[in-house]
Amino acid sequence: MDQAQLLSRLQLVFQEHGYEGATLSKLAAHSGLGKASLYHHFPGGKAEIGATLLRGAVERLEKLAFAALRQNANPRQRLTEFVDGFATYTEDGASPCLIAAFSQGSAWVAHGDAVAEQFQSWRALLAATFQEAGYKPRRARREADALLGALYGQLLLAKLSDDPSAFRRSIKRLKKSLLAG
Amino acid sequence: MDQAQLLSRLQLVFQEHGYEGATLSKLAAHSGLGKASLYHHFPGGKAEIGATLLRGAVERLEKLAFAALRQNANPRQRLTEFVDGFATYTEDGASPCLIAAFSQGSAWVAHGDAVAEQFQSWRALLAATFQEAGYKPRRARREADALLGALYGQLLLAKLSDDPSAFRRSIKRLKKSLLAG
DNA sequence: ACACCAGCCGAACGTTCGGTCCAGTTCTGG
DNA sequence: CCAGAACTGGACCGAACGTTCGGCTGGTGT
Repeated sequence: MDQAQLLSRLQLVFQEHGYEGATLSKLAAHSGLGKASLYHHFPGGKAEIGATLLRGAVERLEKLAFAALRQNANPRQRLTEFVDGFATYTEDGASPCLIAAFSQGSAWVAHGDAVAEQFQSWRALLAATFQEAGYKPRRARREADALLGALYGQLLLAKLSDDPSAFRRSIKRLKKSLLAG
Repeated sequence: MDQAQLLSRLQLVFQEHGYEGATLSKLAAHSGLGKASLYHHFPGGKAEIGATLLRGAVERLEKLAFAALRQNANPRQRLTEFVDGFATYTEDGASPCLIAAFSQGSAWVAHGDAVAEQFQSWRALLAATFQEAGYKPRRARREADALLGALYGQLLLAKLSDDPSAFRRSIKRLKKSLLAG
């Protein structure tokens, strides 16, 4: 099995059970490897697996969603591409965000600072794009917060109300209101 | 120590560490009781503690926020009171929602169905209020999803970006846009 | 042909888990 | 004041935790 497939199987366990709930036994069983074999790939153990997956999730979210904001298409188009990228990242709301899943307990203690810094940087990038779309700085920042919050809120709500279609609907609505301005 | 204070101390542990991360040792240490004493108050052990806290959180959210929607003031005012109630429930964004914290692992397996049902009911109530405020049924449902999602999204985002003031700002903005319609 | 090594595993390690037991101490109604 | 209920701390349990170790494979370089 190649590294990418292994990581993706491990990620499923962390997404479903959270960091503390993702035990080595579950990780081993779900990846098809023995516990000791996991230590061959990740000598640092569970902590290293978690850190690797978190890094991967941040990179994927950056590449799939936020990278669209750095293009030089017109701002409104970049924003809708960003929303689409976020939907892709979450597999249309079916796959919870690993970064959010790590916002509790020891995972947050270990990575919270770095994650917060990353989100501040993303927040600034999103606000800058809104500014290019014609909003004044204050208003642009508010719109950026509102959009990012809406995405994460709908993702969580789709899970809490067990209604995956709600996420897709919200994505459609968000894109429409972005284009309308 | 009275039951209410005990529950509130126990809740802090679950909010910070999630269900799987809230070990009996931590619960005992943080409540000042021995494990045996916890079993006196909750013969069902950790599962009963979690279930009790979850029930309490749902009741609190119902009473503090959604109850406002059942009053007979004018709809827009009820909606802003609902938003204020949600802010109170989360202590201005400082206290994560226990219901959301239980959305992973075994806690979700045990309570997910009931929680999803509760959220569907809340969602309907919120949509009905938007309808009273003059929106057509489809639009009212969309506004309801958008509002609830925005609240949960901003709550999560405040944590992910380590910026509690962001939640307060978003609450202000949400209320203003609700009154404007 | 042989040495080597990445990959994998079974079996165990010490620790901590959720949970139990029991000998007390504190509270409370009669 | 006392009996009994309510409650507590601390030792303790089997199971599961994360981790380690020695050894077994099959392929690669020489």
